[in-house]
Amino acid sequence: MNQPLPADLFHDPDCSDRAQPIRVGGKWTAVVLRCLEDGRPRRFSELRVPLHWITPKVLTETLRTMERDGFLTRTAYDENPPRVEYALTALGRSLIDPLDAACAWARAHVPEITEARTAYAQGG
Amino acid sequence: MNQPLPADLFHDPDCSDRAQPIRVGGKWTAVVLRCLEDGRPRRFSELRVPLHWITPKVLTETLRTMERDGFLTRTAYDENPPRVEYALTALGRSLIDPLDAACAWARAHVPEITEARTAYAQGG
DNA sequence: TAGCCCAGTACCGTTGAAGTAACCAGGTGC
DNA sequence: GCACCTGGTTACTTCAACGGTACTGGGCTA
Repeated sequence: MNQPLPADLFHDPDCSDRAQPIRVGGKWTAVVLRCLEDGRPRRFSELRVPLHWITPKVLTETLRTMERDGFLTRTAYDENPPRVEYALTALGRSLIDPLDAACAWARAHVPEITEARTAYAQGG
Repeated sequence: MNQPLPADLFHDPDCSDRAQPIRVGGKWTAVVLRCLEDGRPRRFSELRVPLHWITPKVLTETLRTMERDGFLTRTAYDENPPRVEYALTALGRSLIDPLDAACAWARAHVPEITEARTAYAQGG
């Protein structure tokens, strides 16, 4: 794990919770987008850090799905130990805008939702 | 069923498929938002039409969740036969903007995703 | 008195996403 | 000969979302 990323810098709590009404892809897709949005390719184990030590199986699934949909590229280098790098494509970068919109909405309105849930739970 | 709504007017195929990368709420939340965005309250069975005859159980679940989160109000009238009306709150209306953004993104980029999936399936 | 109307509820099953734990290969260093 | 590195895979389990069928209640109409 050379130079681990500062974990919570990329891990916007407004975008990752299943309870949020707007979701981009699977549970981890938005976080992967945030990790890669600066354009620098990152390695498998580098991605695990900001993703809170997500298990390799789940990360593999997430990355394969995003690769299949054309959101990122996977480049394997024939070295030892093996090195694989993931980077966003143009299509992947195009998701950043609606993701920002969703995050902005969440930041502005999640307190209202919390309030509404509390009132609902009390009022029956 | 007095004056059934024109079904597919509200049922934007770009926003309803589980395969779409941006999702607002559950599978049916976006469609309910579309049904109610003109501001006119609608009845339970009126909502079932544009939702492709969704079963009452699933519609109840969707509406209860949206009510709990403060996206819509439920008003029951003490009449016979019973009448219940659903209408968006201000918070619910505030979701329309990011929903439009998500739909716009989908309309612009879904063909690319389809293409990427085909290429991925063929290229291995 | 039989059935219809509306707005659900009860019960049950299926599906898919997510998570855990264990294991693997090929090469390096001790 | 053994552990360690990276980048995974495999098998198994758990959980929530989604869906179908059947049924309810209270007043109304035929």
